[in-house]
Amino acid sequence: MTEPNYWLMKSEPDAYSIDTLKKDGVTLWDGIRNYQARNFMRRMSLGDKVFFYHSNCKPPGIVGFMEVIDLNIIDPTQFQKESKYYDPKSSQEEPRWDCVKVKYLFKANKFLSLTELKILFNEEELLLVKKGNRLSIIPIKKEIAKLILEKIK
DNA sequence: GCCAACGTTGGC
DNA sequence: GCCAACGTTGGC
Repeated sequence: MTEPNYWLMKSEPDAYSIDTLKKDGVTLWDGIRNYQARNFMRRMSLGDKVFFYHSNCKPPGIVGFMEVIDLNIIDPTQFQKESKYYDPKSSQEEPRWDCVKVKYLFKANKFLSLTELKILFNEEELLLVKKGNRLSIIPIKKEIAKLILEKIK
């Protein structure tokens, strides 16, 4: 049994929140339309652990913990014309977007705000989580992941 | 391939 | 609402 990798995935709570995931139990992390974020999902392994981050809300921060339970799933929303994630450049023969399935593990006992994350994160992680690009999935170093886990348990 | 214009993310 | 930091698009 190899040690899992750790990731952080952002979602706006209005779109999909930790409480919705808790209710659903599992969910497909679809709708990712950024190549770098998609490529991070392709690097995931079964059993990898993921911090659930609420973005674009007050205050932003880590609200829960999940596990990757399925890999390389074609994102169905790219073919759905009525979906806001519809991609006309994608086809059934050559789909562009895929995703992973995640399972709810637990809701953070203590909310970990972005303000607090700034103390833990290195500059690269901070840049990725904080600002300016469409990157909603980032890798988290093991040592830092363990510190975060201690704080949200 | 360059780059200006435009769109999006997301903290503040 | 503002705006920095990206990513994407399209003319050339």
